[in-house]
Amino acid sequence: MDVVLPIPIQKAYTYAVTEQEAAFLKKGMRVAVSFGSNSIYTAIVLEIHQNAPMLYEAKEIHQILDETPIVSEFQLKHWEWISSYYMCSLGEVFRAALPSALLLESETVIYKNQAFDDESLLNDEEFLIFEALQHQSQITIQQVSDILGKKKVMPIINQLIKKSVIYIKEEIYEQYKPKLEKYVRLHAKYSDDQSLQKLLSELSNAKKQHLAVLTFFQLNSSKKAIKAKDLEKKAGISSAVLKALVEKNVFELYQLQVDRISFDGSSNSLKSLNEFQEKAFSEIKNEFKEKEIVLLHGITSSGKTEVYSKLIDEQLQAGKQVLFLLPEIALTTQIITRLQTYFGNQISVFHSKYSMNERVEVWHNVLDNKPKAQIILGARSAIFLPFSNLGLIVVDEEHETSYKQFDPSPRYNARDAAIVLAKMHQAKIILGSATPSLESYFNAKQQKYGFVSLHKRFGEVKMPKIELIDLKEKQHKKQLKGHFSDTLLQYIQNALDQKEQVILFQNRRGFSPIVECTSCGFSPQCPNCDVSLTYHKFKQELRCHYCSYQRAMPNSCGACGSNTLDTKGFGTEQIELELKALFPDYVIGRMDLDTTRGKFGYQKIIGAFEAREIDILVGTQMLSKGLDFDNVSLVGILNADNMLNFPDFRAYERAYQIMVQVSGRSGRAQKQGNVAIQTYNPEHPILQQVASTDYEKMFHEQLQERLKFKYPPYFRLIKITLKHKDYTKVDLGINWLFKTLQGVFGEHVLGPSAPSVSRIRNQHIKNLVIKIPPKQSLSATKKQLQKIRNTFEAVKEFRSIRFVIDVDAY
DNA sequence: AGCACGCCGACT
DNA sequence: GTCGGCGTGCTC
Repeated sequence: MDVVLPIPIQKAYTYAVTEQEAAFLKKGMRVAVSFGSNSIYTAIVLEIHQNAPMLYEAKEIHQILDETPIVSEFQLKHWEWISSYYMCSLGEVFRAALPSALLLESETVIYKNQAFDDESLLNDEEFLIFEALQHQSQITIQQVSDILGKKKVMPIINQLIKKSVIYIKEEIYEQYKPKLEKYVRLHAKYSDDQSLQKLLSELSNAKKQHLAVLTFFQLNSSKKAIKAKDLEKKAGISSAVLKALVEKNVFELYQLQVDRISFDGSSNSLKSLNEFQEKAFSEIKNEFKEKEIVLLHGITSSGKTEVYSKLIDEQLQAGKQVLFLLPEIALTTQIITRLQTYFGNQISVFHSKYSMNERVEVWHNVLDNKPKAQIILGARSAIFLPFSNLGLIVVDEEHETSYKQFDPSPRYNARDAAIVLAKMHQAKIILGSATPSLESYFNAKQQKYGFVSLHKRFGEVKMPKIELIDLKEKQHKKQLKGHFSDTLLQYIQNALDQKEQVILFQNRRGFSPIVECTSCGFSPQCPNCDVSLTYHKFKQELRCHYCSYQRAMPNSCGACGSNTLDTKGFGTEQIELELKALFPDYVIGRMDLDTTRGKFGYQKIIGAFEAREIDILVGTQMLSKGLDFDNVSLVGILNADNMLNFPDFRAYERAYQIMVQVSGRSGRAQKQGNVAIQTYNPEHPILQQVASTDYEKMFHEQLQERLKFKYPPYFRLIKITLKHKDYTKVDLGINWLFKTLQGVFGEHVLGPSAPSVSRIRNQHIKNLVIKIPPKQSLSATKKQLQKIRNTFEAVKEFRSIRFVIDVDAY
């Protein structure tokens, strides 16, 4: 039998099974297998066959973990596509796809051999372990390491096994635990009225117990099972009272498995669509007749969700499953509630903030096609759920970069992987955004995708008025207070006077990104990364945003000793502080990575803002994602320029998207909102396009640039990154790689270049980019690249260099 | 990836 | 002298 293991090895491994096992096993089931000297992994069955390997003897499997497959054929095919498209092993996809609780882990546990008693055979260290086992029946390798105070313990353990002092076993932990809840029922002997009467009179002296029984009957009238907790609460008794009754055999306790995920609220019928939505809806349906993919360009608050809902409803009627993808951050907010009011408990939510156990439950519910898992609302990893019957995928905010996974491989784009998934299920897929990615819009223009636009805001809401404020001029005329122009301050004051709320956007956290000595120009750097440390005033410390290194803010310059340290640049923290001085009578909130840490940090701030406990909210990008507030009349962008100065070919596109998205937070209900953008370059084409919300113009101009400089959507990109702690090694490696790639791809290899932060966590980084022209075969290119990679890794000086391939890098 | 094995420098 | 560093090879 062949299996895939959750490790970055390309190969499948063959294990031996008995005939009965072979008859029972099916593709997609989990098995536990031992791999290497002493570890046990969860593997997925790929193929059952009779071709015993010639070169080695296949090990037997350890255990079969499932009764029926938990991974479908659809999924295995999808995994294979991801593995080959994003150039990673199937094992890496497997690891990313399965909730970690379904991947069991093993631990080596040491037991004492009872027959052994001749202590004189042991040396000091061996005796220490022997002694430890006198007190505990079992210990782990880690504990041995602690007892002996050193790391290398396997030789000693092996020695002990040889002397028959101990034996070891691999303990496997199935991590998923069903949630059980205690329920109460009356003992069978009280099933008739007579014995009941007797019981009640017997209990008349025990007031609380008497009350408990009476309350039980009250609850029992609804014929539903009664939770022990509910009974205690309703009767106002302690668990001791209940326990006494159980001991008297009046009550019995039993346990039932309950779902962690449940929604109990009433569901409402769908809102009827307005004429524009109705039109969009019928256009989408029309496009779906010929095309699998439709791009919905709908401006903020045009009511895309209602259109989606109607499409979803149709699929539900047809008995199909629906996957609704959202960028991670939007998930904590209003959209879940909104969809839940329509579809109630047919929705399951799936994302990384969910606990391991909750994720396993969603997995099983989808696998079993349960009624409560007809619609899955999830972040990018939701594409890995075991759908069997998908009818529609919605990718909301399709332009969001967070759909692209970067750090652990597989470096997949969930939007693109969803398109492939939809194709496999012959499902339809709709991509929605107010600011589509150039790629998707381009595909729509090329007729590859269907296209529908929704350009009327819901109700009578007008588009916000967007104004550019020239900071150069303001500076000149001395009309700046800190980072605020007089115009922006005036707007803020006006909004506050009207009891309206304000959002201020500053795309940088901390207080100030650079601390510099005005005498010698020295600025403190991170010891592990190639960046200046950011000053965080609140904690009086310097912090690195790449490796989280932190230290106290020094009083004097580390180079020349003078105490002329000054701060340059500004972040959210500094804005918050300035605001507090400018508007002392109002409540200022701040939302960035630093304030939203912790499980509910984000929701707390959003909640407070929604409840109007905060008047002015300062924040980073986070603010632009999927939030609706109904009392915000002003959005201020403090410095538009730092978004435009990014050395990235997508910088302008992204700046446009962020600014338009943030602007969309302004002006809900009846009133037109205002947006004020402060900049030193009011003439900049992107800012002009933001001011007039002219997506088409932005699209065409950017497209020209992309064509000219050979970038997506015309050319595909594969980015290669090398990392190593030794700079010369990376440098040598990248130069070799560059020359070799150039030999094959010629001018279409870019680099080598160091990223703007060229060292992170003591690892030096170098990049290369391969541009793939439209007519060049993608798969052939990847094959060639893979070959070169293999050659590279065969060179022993390069062996230790981390080699990262990022297909369609963002 | 993890882990064992084997070869080198820095310490009780 | 040993301990732990890291490079290398392998896992059915």
